[in-house]
Amino acid sequence: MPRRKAEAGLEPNRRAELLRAAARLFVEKGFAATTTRDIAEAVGMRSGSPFYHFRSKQELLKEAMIDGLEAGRARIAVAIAGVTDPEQRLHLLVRTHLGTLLEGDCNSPMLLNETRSLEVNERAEIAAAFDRYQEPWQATLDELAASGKIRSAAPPLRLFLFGMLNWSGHWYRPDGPLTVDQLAGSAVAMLLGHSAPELSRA
Amino acid sequence: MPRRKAEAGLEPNRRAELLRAAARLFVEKGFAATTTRDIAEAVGMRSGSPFYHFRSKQELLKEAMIDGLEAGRARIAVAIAGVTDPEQRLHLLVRTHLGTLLEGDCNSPMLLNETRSLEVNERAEIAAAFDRYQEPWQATLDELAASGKIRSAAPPLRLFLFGMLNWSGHWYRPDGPLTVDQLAGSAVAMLLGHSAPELSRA
DNA sequence: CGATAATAACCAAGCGCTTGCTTGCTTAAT
DNA sequence: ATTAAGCAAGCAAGCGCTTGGTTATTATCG
Repeated sequence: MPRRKAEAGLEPNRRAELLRAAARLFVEKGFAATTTRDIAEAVGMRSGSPFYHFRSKQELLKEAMIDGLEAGRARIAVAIAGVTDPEQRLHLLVRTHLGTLLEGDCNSPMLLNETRSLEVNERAEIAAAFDRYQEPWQATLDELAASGKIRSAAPPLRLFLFGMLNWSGHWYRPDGPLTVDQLAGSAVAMLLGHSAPELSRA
Repeated sequence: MPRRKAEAGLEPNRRAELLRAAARLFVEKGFAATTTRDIAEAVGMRSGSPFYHFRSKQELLKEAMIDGLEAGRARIAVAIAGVTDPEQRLHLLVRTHLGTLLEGDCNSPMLLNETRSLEVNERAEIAAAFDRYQEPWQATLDELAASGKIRSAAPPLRLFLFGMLNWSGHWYRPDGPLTVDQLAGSAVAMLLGHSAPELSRA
């Protein structure tokens, strides 16, 4: 172990740096259009050096996806901890999800687009991570349906919800007319069928 | 002109064949992951021959996108022609859109993901085509808002709608438990806030 | 009408470059 | 002395695209 805590911990974990850079580039340009040289350069390495940390470019993608999903799941778990009202919990889920998607420098859920670039057995791993991510969502939707706040929590609903949220990564601009809070508000309003509080004074 | 109508018009337009094959492959594997050799092979040509019809791989993408959007717009125009009730028109818009997306062999709106693979000036062209495509949608949403069927037709709504519809190309399987009609039904129901007619007996 | 010129639509071959990845070596911390 | 972490250099394969020729169809003209 050469530098577990060098002098002023400047690079305690280059592996994580690689993952963050890779995730950002994969989202920006797509997996196939991103070269391993791009990734290396983004963290100040030479072209072959990332392969000391990762066996292949695909492994870089897989790890970035799993890390991103797991980080998002953790953020969500913290956000909804102790919140019993399903309506409020839905709002927090949406708001936190849009936060990871649009505010962080590593918008992980967008990487789900690139699942097709993985081998079949690798897909199973990220499918499992995605299932864990979806768990609190479906639970909340079920509660909302049980209490009559929405008509049904049947299959297409959750997928529609993720669709509209994830697609926003394609068009949302932070310097545009909408804040992330407003976005979350209208998304929830669309689902629950009442007017969006954040948008009512626009 | 060598074969304007050979014997039994077997290949009246190889250019269109190339476009269809390219569109399908671009959607399946992504633009960057699709090689011009793949496209050539898909129509039974040698690797260099597509460049007789198209100047570059990017031009192939641009033309495929515009063609797809224009075809979708035409399908929609036919579907909603003469329909005055905005509620019914929305349903037809959604149903037709999902049709081009999930049923046709050339699911054109999915290509919008690949806009980033184009040069800036090329993007303007497809942005114009996409605007034409969106026109009847926004008009219908405005009508629905004016008659109080939905709370607001403000900016995020149309984008959310396209998001949830387009994302369905990622998960929908024709052999799954849902028909396209059911999908369209629940999408419309989600927007209008009443129960989905196609799903009420599931 | 038949010979010839012109052209559309390709093929065969390959060029220059980029790609993911490997290999052997160096450096520095343990 | 061992080992984690990285560099320098490069290999083989694949990439988009070009070039020069080939074939079959069509237009032109005496």
